Amino acid sequence: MSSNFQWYIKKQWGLSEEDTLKLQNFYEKRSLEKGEVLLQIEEFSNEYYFVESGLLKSYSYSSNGKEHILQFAPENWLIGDRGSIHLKERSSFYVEAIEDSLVCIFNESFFDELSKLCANFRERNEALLHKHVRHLNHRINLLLGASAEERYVDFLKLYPNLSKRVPLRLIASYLGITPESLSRVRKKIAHKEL
Amino acid sequence: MSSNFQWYIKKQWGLSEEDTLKLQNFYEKRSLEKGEVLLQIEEFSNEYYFVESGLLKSYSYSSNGKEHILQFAPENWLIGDRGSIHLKERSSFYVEAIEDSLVCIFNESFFDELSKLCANFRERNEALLHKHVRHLNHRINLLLGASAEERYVDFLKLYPNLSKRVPLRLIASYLGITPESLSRVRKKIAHKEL
DNA sequence: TTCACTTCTTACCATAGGTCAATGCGCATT
DNA sequence: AATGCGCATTGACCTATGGTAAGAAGTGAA
Repeated sequence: MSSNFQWYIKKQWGLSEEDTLKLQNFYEKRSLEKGEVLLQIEEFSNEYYFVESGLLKSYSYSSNGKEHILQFAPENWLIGDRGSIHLKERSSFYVEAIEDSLVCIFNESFFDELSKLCANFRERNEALLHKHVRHLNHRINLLLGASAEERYVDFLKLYPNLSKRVPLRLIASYLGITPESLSRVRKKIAHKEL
Repeated sequence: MSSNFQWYIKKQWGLSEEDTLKLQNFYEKRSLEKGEVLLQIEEFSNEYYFVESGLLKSYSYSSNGKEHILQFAPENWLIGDRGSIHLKERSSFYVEAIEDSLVCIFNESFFDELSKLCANFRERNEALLHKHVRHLNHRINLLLGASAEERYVDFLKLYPNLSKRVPLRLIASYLGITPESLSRVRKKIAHKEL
């Protein structure tokens, strides 16, 4: 019974089948109902979440009370507030299940163990962080200059399966526009494609 | 003759006076004229720039040809494309001097040396990255929901000395609005403060 | 089936910010 | 002093997106 998580560990960290199994004691699985909150903002967290199945979101609120989605995490995505986990700071966002989900939960001890098994752990880990920074810069660039439509198209590329799966208002909150606007954008795109 | 850079090394990395001096062979100083480009986009770079004096910007262009400023780097700031330096990828932005500047240039060998001298180098380095990620998330949140005025106020907090020093159009490009809009925002704020 | 609930769409108007053009203000060069 | 240039301001107008409200369509429960 090979889980997505085991497949991910092998692929992402280049571990052998054997080493992968050694890590089994360092994480636990948990099933979530839609709407369940895994991480509260301002909370001290030390947990990463790997999504086996289902869908999570990370989000926070701006001063005017609107929810802003930072990230979606469908199957095989990893989510968690690295700052909170490693710097012992308060979390800067919420993590919540959008669908009934199954997640693998682990903390620093998992990484400690992983770093023993993975020769170039440090490089790979840093590479992941750098990649994330690049992605954030890309998103900033879009928010600085691209229209709602362009941002939506970019969203479709990043999350190819999510457009029908996620309620429209959540996508709108990821894009920084209102649900009504997104509805209009979709209509416009649909016309173009005919 | 203690430079800003030496002060930064001591403070940021907790080195002794002696160790700080050992690093002197691992970076070089360079003076720049306003408008000089230190890093081209799509270029393979392996250099970090510490700003001794003057002011740099990092920026890129969106599909419609508009310049978007990712970051300003005044005195005592560090700038460079970590992704390009450590992952051997092409740079995702430009770095250019806005004023005549003096920078300290160094590459991975500096970090190698530093990691020998600084006991908890890895933790400190990761902490910096995490802090940067937090900052980017914060900026994304603002771009998702805050008005031009709110974003400008946030800019003033982040870069307290820059509002008079930087041409207005560059600030506008950092905020993702037109120079005309920023001019109006400023006017509005000025009225409020009377 | 009916009711309640949520999500999406549509229509109408409001507003923030963009675009364009004219003007004006330094500031450098001659 | 005079010219020219880049930049900032201002005003008139335009457009994308927001706000509000109503209705349509899906979904689940009783």
